Order: sequence, then C-alpha cells, then structure tokens
Amino acid sequence: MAIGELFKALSDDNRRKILDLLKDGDLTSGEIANHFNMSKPGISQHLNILKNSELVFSHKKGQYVYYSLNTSVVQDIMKWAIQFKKDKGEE
Amino acid sequence: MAIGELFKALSDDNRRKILDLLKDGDLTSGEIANHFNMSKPGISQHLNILKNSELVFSHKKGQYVYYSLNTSVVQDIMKWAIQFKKDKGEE
DNA sequence: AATGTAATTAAGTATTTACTTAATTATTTA
DNA sequence: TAAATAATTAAGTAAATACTTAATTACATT
Repeated sequence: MAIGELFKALSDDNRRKILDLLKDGDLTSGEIANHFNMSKPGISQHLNILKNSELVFSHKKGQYVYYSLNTSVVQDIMKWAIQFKKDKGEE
Repeated sequence: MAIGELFKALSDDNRRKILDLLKDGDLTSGEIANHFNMSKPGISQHLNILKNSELVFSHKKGQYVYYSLNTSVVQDIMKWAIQFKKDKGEE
C-alpha cells in the first residue's frame, strides 16, 4: 500500500468524516450520504478513494452496499509516524 | 493545528522525502535542493508548506536558512490514528 | 414485465496543486 | 561599494482534485 495514497485519502475533510462515521458501525452508501450536504455521486467517489487506499471495505447486500472501516491500514500510518520518534541514527 | 493540512502536507512524495532527509540532521535549503531533480524555488515552496503545517522549523544563520524536523507534530498524527484502535464505542 | 430505489459511472467544470523561469531580497566577500 | 551566493517571491501553466447533473446498472416490489 502506498503511504502517499493513504495520506492523500486522509487529507480530505469529508473523507475523514466518513471514517469517523464508520467508527460507530457499518453504513450503506446512502446512509453515509445523508450525513453530508453533497450529492450521492460525490460521496460515491469519496468512498471509492477510501476503498482504493484500503481504508474501508465494502460488501453488497441486496441492493445496498455496506461500508466498513479497515483499522489495520491505520497501523501503516502509525508505523510511518513511529520512525520519526525512533530512528535518531547514530548520535 | 489542522490535521487536514497535516495530511495534505504529507501526501506529497517530495515533501516526505524532505522529512526523511531531515531525520539525519538539519540542512539548509540548498542542501535539501541538491537531493532533488527540481528547481530551488520548487523546493522552497515545499519547505514553506512543511513549515506552515509545523512539520519543520527554520532558522536563519548568515545567508543560509537551516531547516529542522519538528517531531512533536508527528504526535498529532499518532493521536489521530490511535482513536481508530480504541474508540469502539459501547459494543 | 414495469416501476421504484440504491448506487455507480460518465462527462463536464471550477479550483487547487506542483511545478517552471524570471525577478527580488538578504548576506557575504573582494 | 560592487559582484557573488543563498534563498525567496512573483507570475504563469499543465495536471490533478472535488465537485456537479445526467445517464446507467443492479436489485426489489408490485
């Protein structure tokens, strides 16, 4: 997974809000859209970016598509951040 | 500090490379530029974005401007990431 | 099968981003 | 004080981004 893509996905306020919503449990595309003052296609596009960066999973159930958080990818960010606290080289 | 700005600053490959270089110690604007196949003004602009997001500090010494890493801001990212591992609400 | 609902894809657009070269500012040194 | 060096600011541009509305696809219901 490209850390750059991950940061890019996380740089958008609306996408981070989507992730926050999903912390409380899975939601359908439409339920997510209801929390925003934005068109449904707009939300779909954000969801696609989150899916591509593996920050969320999706599974279809009937005509609905449920989205869920993938917390394991958040670990990658942690790993990236941690190197700045550790790797002080040979001082 | 706006976490969105922070992620935006980190979403660029060249900016992350600058931070990696600074892990080994402070560098001048010109020394940083030497590691890139990019114009000096281009690097200056990246440094300005990193400074605005407080990921780096700068101090002038004579005609040189030294840049240094601000690891404390990386903490903010950790804090953001951690909530996804903890806050599982009332399950 | 026809109609309605959920979601996405397609196409177009205004804004933002990451560069470039040219010009300017600040500092050192001959 | 004039010339050289370090760095930034200014101005312009191609590409990327975040939206929009219209069209399409998939499934459910009558």
